[in-house]
Amino acid sequence: MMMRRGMRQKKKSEFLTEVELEFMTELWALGEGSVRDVLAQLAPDRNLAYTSAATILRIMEQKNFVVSEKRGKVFVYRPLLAKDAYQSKTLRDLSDKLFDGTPASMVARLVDDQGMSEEALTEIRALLDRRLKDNDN
Amino acid sequence: MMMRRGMRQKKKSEFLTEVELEFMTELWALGEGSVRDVLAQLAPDRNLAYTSAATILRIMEQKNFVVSEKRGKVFVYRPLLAKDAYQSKTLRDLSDKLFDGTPASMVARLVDDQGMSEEALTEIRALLDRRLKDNDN
DNA sequence: TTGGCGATACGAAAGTCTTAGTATCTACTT
DNA sequence: AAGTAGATACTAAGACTTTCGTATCGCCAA
Repeated sequence: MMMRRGMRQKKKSEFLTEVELEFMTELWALGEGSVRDVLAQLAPDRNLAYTSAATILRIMEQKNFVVSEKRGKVFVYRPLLAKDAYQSKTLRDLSDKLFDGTPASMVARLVDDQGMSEEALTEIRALLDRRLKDNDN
Repeated sequence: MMMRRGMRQKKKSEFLTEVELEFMTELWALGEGSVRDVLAQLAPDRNLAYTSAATILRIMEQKNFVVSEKRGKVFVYRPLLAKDAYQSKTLRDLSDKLFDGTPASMVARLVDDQGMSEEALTEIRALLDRRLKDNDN
């Protein structure tokens, strides 16, 4: 990449890669799990070697996305990154990069073509009302 | 990547990379533009070589994200991918991968997230109201 | 006609990601 | 104590991304 001038700092990769998100999703669902636990949770046609899964989790630990703890004879991995927090971060990023930094336009696009049920829409409006009321206090 | 069994098909990369999105954003804003046009549109501290920008646009054309047309002595690039469509596609993908396929939870997270202005919230509620009214008809 | 300039094409270097093979380690069984 | 099975560490190959340098092409002016 050359990086001759500027020398951007270490890139602190804040976002999960494709496979990392796949694994983290299982960990979020499980709460915690060993390599085998996570592997067993993946789609049956995923066909990923055990060593590949182990490598992925090890790398995720290096990146501080998870921690491991030796329990019995295996390592058990636990998310350090909360799903809520990651969802928020991702939405903020997407809003900035693709929706001109205005989250409202994101919601507009969502409610326009995502086929949301009337119940969902109503529920969300209730959320908004509650939120707006809180802000008044 | 090895790809020994299965030989997955060509991967038809449907999503823009980081830099491609950066460029596409400028093209969406401009409507169309030459390499120099796009380059001029980038942040002043971006410091990207002209040849780099040209390469990026050429690759984007290979991927069918843009088309070029020789106008005078330069190529003018035009988006093939509409911003609206890409926004929708991206939201659908994100919903599937990080929000359990329920777009409503996405909006919920957005609304819960601190740092949304009251104006934005109000605007979103207006959007929902309009949408709910339409559904009634 | 030729020199030079701007534009495009090509290719390479360095980084990251995904995947898996091989080596090592540990502990239990015999 | 040695062997084996399962788990983890290490290494590497191949793809893709980002960036830029060099080569080439076309054209206009001197």
